[in-house]
Amino acid sequence: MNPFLKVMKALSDPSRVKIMKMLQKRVMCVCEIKEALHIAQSTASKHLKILEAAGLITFHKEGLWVNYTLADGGNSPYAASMIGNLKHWMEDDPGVMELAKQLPQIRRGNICGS
Amino acid sequence: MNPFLKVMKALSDPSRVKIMKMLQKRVMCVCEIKEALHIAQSTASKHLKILEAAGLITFHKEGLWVNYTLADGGNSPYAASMIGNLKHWMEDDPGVMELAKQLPQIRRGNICGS
DNA sequence: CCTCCATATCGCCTTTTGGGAATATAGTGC
DNA sequence: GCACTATATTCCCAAAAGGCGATATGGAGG
Repeated sequence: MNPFLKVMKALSDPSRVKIMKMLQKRVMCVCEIKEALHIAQSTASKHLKILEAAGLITFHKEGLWVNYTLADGGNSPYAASMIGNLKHWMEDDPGVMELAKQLPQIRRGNICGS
Repeated sequence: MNPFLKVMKALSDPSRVKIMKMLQKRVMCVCEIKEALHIAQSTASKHLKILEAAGLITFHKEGLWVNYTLADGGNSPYAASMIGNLKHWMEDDPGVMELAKQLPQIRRGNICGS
């Protein structure tokens, strides 16, 4: 698919936008994201794959965990631009604000067996 | 729906992106768009409505014709930003390039009864 | 090698989306 | 009012997308 369309499609789902907004604040693993969004683990994994395919996020494996972070956008100018814009966009969205508030309580140690 | 999501969804369809790229070049009516994209008139009308609801385009009635143009983005910062970005994005897309080439031949006088 | 755990993938279901034909609407001219 | 025309809306279908449970994968530790 067209790189631009990939980025647009990736960002046209509320859960995925929320993931982007959370990753602006900090690195997260799959189980933390699933917990924050109240979605199944398979669903979270699927969303992350779509964002990654669009060049919006990257991951780094750390033992069993997979840490997801915002991408630097080096591979896609479209992704780079949107990553930058999203930094200041959607800050006043109720869902995003609520998530930002809960984010500190969500830690992998409390969710996965660790 | 969220204004940001509305813009992203509007731009995550190839036909709608092509419409945006054509409107960068000139004003177009529904029948010209339908002709350029080889889609049904109802389909063209539907796409235009989605772009308009996202704040990406506006229209101005001129008798029976409805002239669609790019919006100025004054009503949505998300739309404004994407309208600006799209000016230089997708210029190298094969489908978009092909359309740009055919655009001069597509005129309402040749399509509708006029 | 076996178990355990975090994540990825698969299969299935439901909802949404894009497409077209047919019909409704609205402006124009007689 | 009537005929004609450009566009909008409605209805229906096929494909795509999002969601979940179940299963597969792969690294860690015994």
